[in-house]
Amino acid sequence: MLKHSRQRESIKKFLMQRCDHPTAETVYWGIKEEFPNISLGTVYRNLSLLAEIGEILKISTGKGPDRFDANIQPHYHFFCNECGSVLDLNMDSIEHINVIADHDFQGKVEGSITHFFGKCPGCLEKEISQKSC
Amino acid sequence: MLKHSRQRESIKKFLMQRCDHPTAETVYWGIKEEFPNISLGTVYRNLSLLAEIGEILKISTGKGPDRFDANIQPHYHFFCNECGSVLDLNMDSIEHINVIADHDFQGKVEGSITHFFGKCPGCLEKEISQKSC
DNA sequence: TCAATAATAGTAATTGTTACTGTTTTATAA
DNA sequence: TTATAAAACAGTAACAATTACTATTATTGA
Repeated sequence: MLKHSRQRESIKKFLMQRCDHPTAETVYWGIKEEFPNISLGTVYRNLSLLAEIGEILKISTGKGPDRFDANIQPHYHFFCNECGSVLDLNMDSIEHINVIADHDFQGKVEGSITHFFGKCPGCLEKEISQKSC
Repeated sequence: MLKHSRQRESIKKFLMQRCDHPTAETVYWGIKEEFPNISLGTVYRNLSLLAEIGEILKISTGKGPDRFDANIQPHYHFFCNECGSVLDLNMDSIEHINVIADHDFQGKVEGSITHFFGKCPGCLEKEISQKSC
């Protein structure tokens, strides 16, 4: 049975007011203002729990720590190769790729995760302004 | 300057004769027969190096250790939710999703990685035979 | 065959995360 | 309200995967 906790509430609230998909560590330091004694373990536990019950998303990056997102509306994520930032990428669903993948597959394809990468708007801008000099 | 090494050659050869996308640890134990004194660090270093120069693929799973694949032909990967196995999934390229993603994006989408998941052929088979009892 | 240097084995350190433990909060109910 | 059971906590230790360090060995090109 899930009991309310002020720490968990604060973690969720912190995450909701950010759009940069912070890591557990970042959440930890952000929460520390309100809960100076909060433990990193508590942050990890609650982020995992919130992800498990579907209130937030856990984004595995494959390189470096996991990131978290309070926006559970269907959307995609973009990873900048230059600066490492993680951005939301809103686009129409590409779930049809699951059907394509399932077509000749002996098992059952139930879902997929797609991560996009390249240059983020900021890094692209920087590149262009450098070239023009 | 890259020098030849018998250990690296053996690692590559081991990987080429497997289709289950082994982890560094698995490669380590496989190589140990030929090189009883090989170090796990050597395996990691060479797998990373081979991936860097494009001779093999490193597959980040998001959960558990990375896996490696000597098949560098374009193909996709399927992760079984039941048994955790990683299988090749051959299908037509879905690179068009990068164009879709790029369309309304301020930066530049240069690529994407898609992982499929669900039930592998073996686990699907097991499930069906259990239901019929 | 000899030097330069890349790669090695063995080990220590690092990173990101989870598990453990005794204490504190929270929810329920007397 | 108290009492109590369970959930969550802070603090810390342990863990898994990977990388870094160091003295020695292997490879290469002159």
